[in-house]
Amino acid sequence: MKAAARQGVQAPSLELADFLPYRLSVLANRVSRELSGLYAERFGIAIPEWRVIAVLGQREDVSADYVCAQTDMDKVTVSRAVARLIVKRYVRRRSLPEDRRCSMLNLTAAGRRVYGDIVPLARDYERGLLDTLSQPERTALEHALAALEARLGAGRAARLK
Amino acid sequence: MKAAARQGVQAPSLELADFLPYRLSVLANRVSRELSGLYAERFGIAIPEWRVIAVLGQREDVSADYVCAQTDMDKVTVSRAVARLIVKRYVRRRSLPEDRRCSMLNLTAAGRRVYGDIVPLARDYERGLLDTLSQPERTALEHALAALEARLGAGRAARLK
DNA sequence: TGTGAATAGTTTCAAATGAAACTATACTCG
DNA sequence: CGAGTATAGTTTCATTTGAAACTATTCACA
Repeated sequence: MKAAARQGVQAPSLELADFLPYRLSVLANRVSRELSGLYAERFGIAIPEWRVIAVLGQREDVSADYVCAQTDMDKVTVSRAVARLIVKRYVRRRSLPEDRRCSMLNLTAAGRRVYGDIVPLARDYERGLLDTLSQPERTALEHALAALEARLGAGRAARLK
Repeated sequence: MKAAARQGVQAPSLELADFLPYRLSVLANRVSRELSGLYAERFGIAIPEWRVIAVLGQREDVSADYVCAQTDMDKVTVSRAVARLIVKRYVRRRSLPEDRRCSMLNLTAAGRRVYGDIVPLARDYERGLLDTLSQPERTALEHALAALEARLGAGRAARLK
């Protein structure tokens, strides 16, 4: 407030190309599109579906809710992605006898195969991105992302253990 | 390739929370949502509309096409955002006599007022984000973003001058 | 125990999206 | 010139999205 007053009213102006929220958005969208291009048609899997698979590939017997927390997708999106994956026989659902509101989700053998196929593609793609950065740049990016995630309540800290 | 072979086949596994494309996506979505929360209801402006206003605030007499290039939105999105802004009387369109396919877009006085109101909010929000970073971290983030933008053909370089 | 709040997940519905087709205009060069 | 191509922008249509309402179940505690 004081600082703003001291330096006077500045002409309101904003260079979009330098504006962090905007840059993040453009970058993230391009990355997502490029990445999904690697698996979407080949495996008939959309982004939310891939995310569900990614979670189920890491851990067995998880709830839809856990998937939400891990992926930052809302529960409607997850519900629908899971439904599609069940139709495609990549995911199986068992409902939990001791709490019949929850279900336990798991990859089927076919789902696990898809996971196994996509993971290397995803890793390679990520490596390609990171290869454009020097090692100190990578570390710096890592720090900056972590700080922003913390500030936003995103990232691992905010999610269930 | 050789490196991969040398280190052998690794168990396919991917920690989503460490995966750059995913982190970028979550971060960018949160940032966009937070930011739009600052102006959306207050000014009745959605994200694409704000982006159009941001471009028109920087430069006068631009085409819809220029807005596309600047914002990385597709032309359908821009066309619709412009149409809504015209209804709201924030933007005026003149079609260019020497090329009647193009039109020149400009903010109205009301539009300029909205721009003037939102820019400080946006700046403050960005400052709040950047304040979570040390100065070297900021610089590093800047470099890393620029490198990734270059790699993806995003960013200023890829856009019209 | 029963009643109200919480939780897991689904459905509904209206709005946003984007690919593809379309309209209108301008350019190219045989 | 005039046929074909390119460009600016809009419309159509099928899909995706997410907020809000809903269903079903469990929990809290009077």
